[in-house]
Amino acid sequence: MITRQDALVKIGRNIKAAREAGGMSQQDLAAGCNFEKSNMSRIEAGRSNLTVGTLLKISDVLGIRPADLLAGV
Amino acid sequence: MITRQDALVKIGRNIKAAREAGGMSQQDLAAGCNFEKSNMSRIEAGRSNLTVGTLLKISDVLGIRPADLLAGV
DNA sequence: GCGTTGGTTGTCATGAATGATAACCGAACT
DNA sequence: AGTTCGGTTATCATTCATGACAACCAACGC
Repeated sequence: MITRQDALVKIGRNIKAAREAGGMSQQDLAAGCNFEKSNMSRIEAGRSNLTVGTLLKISDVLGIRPADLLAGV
Repeated sequence: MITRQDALVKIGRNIKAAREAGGMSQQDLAAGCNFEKSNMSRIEAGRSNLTVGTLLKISDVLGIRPADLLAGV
């Protein structure tokens, strides 16, 4: 059974992949979500147990479905 | 664009549907997640902006993928 | 040299999720 | 009458995500 840590790291990787596919920087993505790039860095590193609300903001700016960020989890 | 509220309500409905499909009570599901039925009631009602960690606990006990709980969101 | 860009890390305050307890409701059943 | 069951709601304390600020690093261009 997958641990929470591993799941958060995978989600972070999914975010990073989608972000780079869109040619955005962490700065850009964070700004679109209305928070700082420092927090986005932590999220992508899997060091933040983010809420569904935050997940929605991110998927919204990335233009993908929230469920896509949970791919492989 | 879907609001956070609507998304949380949908997730709550997804949890409820999967729970009832498995013949569990809120009590059962909550106990499997190591918290109280009162909290599960709030989650299913969409009145809690739950974290990914909590989402994982629930999907684990339900025996489904976390992404399934975000269906339609 | 200097400045900029993309990203990381540390720290902080505030708000909110979590976890627990209790009271309550309706329905079913004895 | 009581009591058990599934669920809701209110309230509380503790923990933690969020959001913001600053400092830092490497790589790049001027």
